[in-house]
Amino acid sequence: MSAQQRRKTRRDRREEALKNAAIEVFYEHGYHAAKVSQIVKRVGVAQGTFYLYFEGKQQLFGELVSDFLELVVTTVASWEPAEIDSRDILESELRRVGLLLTRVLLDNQQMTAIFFRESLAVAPEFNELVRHTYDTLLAMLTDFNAILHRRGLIAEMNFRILATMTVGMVERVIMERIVYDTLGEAEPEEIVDHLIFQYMAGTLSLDEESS
Amino acid sequence: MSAQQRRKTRRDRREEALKNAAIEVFYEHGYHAAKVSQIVKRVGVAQGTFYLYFEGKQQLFGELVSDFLELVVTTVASWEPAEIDSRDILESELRRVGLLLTRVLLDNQQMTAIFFRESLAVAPEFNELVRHTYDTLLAMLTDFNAILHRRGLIAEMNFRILATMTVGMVERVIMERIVYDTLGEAEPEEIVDHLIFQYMAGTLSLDEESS
Amino acid sequence: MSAQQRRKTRRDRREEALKNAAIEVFYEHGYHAAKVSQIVKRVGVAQGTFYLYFEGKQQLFGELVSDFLELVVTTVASWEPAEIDSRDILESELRRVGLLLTRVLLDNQQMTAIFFRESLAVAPEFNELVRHTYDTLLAMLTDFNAILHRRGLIAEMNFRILATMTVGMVERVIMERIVYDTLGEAEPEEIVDHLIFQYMAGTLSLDEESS
Amino acid sequence: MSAQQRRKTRRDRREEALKNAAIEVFYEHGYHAAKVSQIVKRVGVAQGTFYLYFEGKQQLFGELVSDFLELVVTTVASWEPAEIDSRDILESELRRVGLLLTRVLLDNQQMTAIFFRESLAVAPEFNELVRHTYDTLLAMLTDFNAILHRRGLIAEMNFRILATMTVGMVERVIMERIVYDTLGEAEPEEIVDHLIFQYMAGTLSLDEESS
DNA sequence: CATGAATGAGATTTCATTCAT
DNA sequence: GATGAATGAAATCTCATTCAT
Repeated sequence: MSAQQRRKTRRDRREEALKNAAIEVFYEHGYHAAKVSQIVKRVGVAQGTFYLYFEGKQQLFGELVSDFLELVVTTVASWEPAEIDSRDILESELRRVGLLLTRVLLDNQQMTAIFFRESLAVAPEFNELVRHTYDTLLAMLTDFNAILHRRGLIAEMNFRILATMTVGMVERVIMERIVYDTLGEAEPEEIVDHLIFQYMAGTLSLDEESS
Repeated sequence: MSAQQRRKTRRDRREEALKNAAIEVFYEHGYHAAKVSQIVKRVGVAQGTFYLYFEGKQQLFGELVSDFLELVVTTVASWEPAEIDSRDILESELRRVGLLLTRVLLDNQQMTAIFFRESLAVAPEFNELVRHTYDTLLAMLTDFNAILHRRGLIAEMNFRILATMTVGMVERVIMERIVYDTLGEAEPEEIVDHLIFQYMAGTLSLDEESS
Repeated sequence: MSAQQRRKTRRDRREEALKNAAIEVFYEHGYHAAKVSQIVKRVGVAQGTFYLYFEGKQQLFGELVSDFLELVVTTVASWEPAEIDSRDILESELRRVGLLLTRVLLDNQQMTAIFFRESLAVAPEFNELVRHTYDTLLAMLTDFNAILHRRGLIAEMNFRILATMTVGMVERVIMERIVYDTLGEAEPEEIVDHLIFQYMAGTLSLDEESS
Repeated sequence: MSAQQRRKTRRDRREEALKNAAIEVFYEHGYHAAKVSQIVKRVGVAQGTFYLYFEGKQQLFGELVSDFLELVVTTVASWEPAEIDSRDILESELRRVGLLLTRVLLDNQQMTAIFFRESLAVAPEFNELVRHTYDTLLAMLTDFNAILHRRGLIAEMNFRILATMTVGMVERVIMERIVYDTLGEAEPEEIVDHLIFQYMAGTLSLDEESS
């Protein structure tokens, strides 16, 4: 029986229930206005039970953010750069990862909102966690861009700035689409298309362009 | 005597001092950990005095965010679209506004950081203020893109998504450069160049391209 | 099979183990900071098991104090006043009991410390237990002094005050020697000698003195 | 206007009122059962006011114990050893200090009770404070005894043990008389007489005796 | 007998805000 | 206008004890 197949223990299920309730409460009221009493009431357990599973409200928040970041990083890191040897393949790989990420975030809409609204405002230690993840992500993308350049797929430029811009585009589009629903009419496919087009056009080398 | 020339009254000066102290304290500790007592101590006035100038800690925060947003919107809105009738002029106008915005934000580094970290996490009413500003800004940029398209300067696409992506690129680049200093080596000019290049390339119409 | 010879049952052994663990934990952390969880962890049994042996933390504490007091009273009460008909015999009997008590307390150093530090601070009902024992002890010593006086061995005085002073001397000397180790260099024998000398001198009748 | 004459400020008076109320509540319920809410209710101030004057319940307790110890040490240290050059003067000086201490403790009966019952059971840091005071007191008395011996007033012996025994006698007599009222009928004078007689007899040198 | 997850009462403490001076 | 002592609401968290398994 593999770890993934193993039936969840009672403990696991209760912890998960508390986390899900916490996400709802944090989403509805914001971290600071959220009360532990609201969380436990939703699950139907006593106040003290909460502290059997988490050290406190803040530690739970950290765990949620950490889970979320891991999910995002895992998703983004799922591409396969080895195979990419043409701009067409690059584009289709970007589309695959983009749609995957979109689906994951849509499945975790409330947590996505919590992350963008509050992850930097709860406690300094979580800022570091978030910063660390951004650093990792940006470094990964920077490297990726450099590799693509060496393969002659994208133009010469400051790859770190390119990575930063890319992350920014994606983030804001996600926020507007998933968190605030101000792009309500747009299908994920259309959004991903625009992101990819922007990225592809912005990285077109003149050589390629002239060909 | 014009409003600008009018000597600041003692009241004005004290309010400004309190706001500046508040920015420092919010920057250093975050909104929730910041204490009114810390703010007044820096200015050297009594606790009660604070409430002669502001309705409370939250209202002051709202005022700071509001001031900041006004500053940003004013800066971004300072372009002159009337004159833009070629991609060259578009580019130079974008460069002008980009550098202006960069300077403004560098001059208000702490407030920029506070805004990105906390503006959505303090209270629901401020979320609305921020949302409203984003909506205004995005609508403005969307319109701008539509105008440019009508003038044949940029390609056909979903201009709202384009505006959203643009805002995202700018935001994240600002955060990394100004708030977190992870692009420390890059000059503002280089950053603005990359932003403009990305935007220009991503909006190139095929017609234009072939011309 | 006598009670003493009877092999200890598993139940007896476990109860004893819990008591010993409790003494350690109370000694190290003090009654209020001591947690039942720490006690059961040392013995390696579950939290609930504790309540099969004791009614609760406080009752256990009471039992420990009670055991301790019984031990002390039994020891002190082991003299044989019937035989004492000269100050020499009195002195040697005091020496015997003094050394016996010293040995007993040295064997129960932690419990002695717990008793002096905390027995009056846990709950009113234990104060009564402790008071009762002091009353019994003081009454016993008062009677003893009265008997000795009637036998012409000690001078006329307030025998209750004499008993009280004697108990005080012994207590403080025990605390400093056994609990706080501030008389570290002094051998039990030397200490007992000083106590006896003080008592004997303080009870010398003038008649005896002149003889 | 000297410091002692200076009228108490409002702040001083309120702090004192809180301390007095705290002594009553600690006396009646014991430290752990005492609630801050009970203390403030007696003084008629809000819960928060308490924390303007003390860091918390524990720190207040420490301050009370500290005040008490200072009072006792100051009283005991008020003798004048310089003048003592005969056993008669020694005796009268001991009587003076003994009666003074008795009066001081009778004036602070509740605090005396709190001290003996609880000072070692609240927190480790207070144990150290108490120990330190005992060490100081015992060292002082040990020196005192050594001086008296050098002046030929008391016999050769272990002066530290003598000091320890003396402290013990006094303590237990105080407890029984002032805290528990088990010597109720005895006048302070009678008690002090017995203490002094015990001390004087126990320190009689043989030379003196024979003279 | 043994287990250990769950309970839940309630005290401490903080700090924005008020208001009498 | 300025002061700063006083207010007081309310949330977190602990841990002895219980009881279903």
